[in-house]
Order: sequence, then structure tokens, then C-alpha cells
Amino acid sequence: MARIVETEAYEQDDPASHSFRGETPRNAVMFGAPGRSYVYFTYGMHFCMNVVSGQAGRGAAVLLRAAEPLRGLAAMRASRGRASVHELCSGPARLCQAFGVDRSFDGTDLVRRGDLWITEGTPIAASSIIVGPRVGIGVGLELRWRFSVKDDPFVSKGRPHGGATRSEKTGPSTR
DNA sequence: CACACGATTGTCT
DNA sequence: GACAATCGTGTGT
Repeated sequence: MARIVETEAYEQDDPASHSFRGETPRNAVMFGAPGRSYVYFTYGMHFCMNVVSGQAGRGAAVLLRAAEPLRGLAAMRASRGRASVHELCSGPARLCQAFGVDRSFDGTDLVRRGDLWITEGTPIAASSIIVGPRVGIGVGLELRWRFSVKDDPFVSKGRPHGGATRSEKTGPSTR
């Protein structure tokens, strides 16, 4: 179980989004019902997980980039190899590895409690949410759709994140 | 069918 | 800070 502390949004009219060029076998889940997980394989070795966030047919999702481990740390370490608590879930692929998320979780209903789900967590003050450009993309940098908890030690090290704060809502938890 | 390229991470210098 | 690892996917021939 972990508390999500960093996310990025992707939309269909967004050159950085996997859904930008339309539906394909890989991103099909993105165009389906919201609340499901879109898991993709990248760099020949990593999985990353998103929460489908648009209406069916829209192709929008939120990438989960980092989380604070809360329970089941031993299992996370077993999946990731010995690592400090700060390195267990601080990155989209690390998070997936810690939770054992692979392509078989593509399309999982994250609203319903099952093997993997997300539920509402403790509210985070709008003033504590940092907004900035997304990480690891070459286009769409003008969109500041990366959100993270200010000064949270479990945020990924993808890039310095000194943006302005903005309004948002909560910090849920997974499994 | 061939090929270029990742919404990354870990290791080495 | 630089770079290798490693292969599914999308695009073009």
C-alpha cells in the first residue's frame, strides 16, 4: 500500500500522449472506460501505469510517477531488490516493479477492490501541490501537467521540480 | 519485413 | 553527468 505523491496528465490532443495518433492495440484501454489501468511496456524492460481518466472514446489518462510506501515494504523490496524506502516507488517504472504491475494488469478496474485498486486518501492542501512540465518527453513541454506534493521526499528524481503551486485535490493510495 | 525509438533506471566515470 | 540495457510498437518499404 502506498500514497500517490506525483502524477502526470496526458490528453488525446497532446503530442506527448500515447493516444495522440489514435487507438492501437497497445493503447486501446486508454480509449475505454475511465477508472481502468493503462499499463505499457517501454525501453525494453520497464512497465508504467496510468489511470484512464477520460470518457470512453476520449483517450486521456494520468501516469502514476511516484508514491510513498506505507505497507508491504518487505514485498516491495523483494520485488525491487534491496533498496532504500525512498527508492521503492519513486519513479513510474519503480512503482510498477514494487507492486508487481506488468502488462497483465492492463485494463484492470482500479475503482473496484481487487488485486490492485486506488481509493481516496488524505486531502492535500492546494498550496502544497507543485505544478510543472512533464518528464521524459520531447514535445508538449508547454503543458504543465506534472503534479507532485511539495517537498515530499518520495517524489521521483525525474527533474528539478520548482514550479508554482496550483489547486488540485487528494493523494490516494494503492493496494 | 526492416528499422528507429521510447511517459526509465542503474551503473560507471 | 554520460551511457548502456533491451524489446514491443508504430511506421514505412
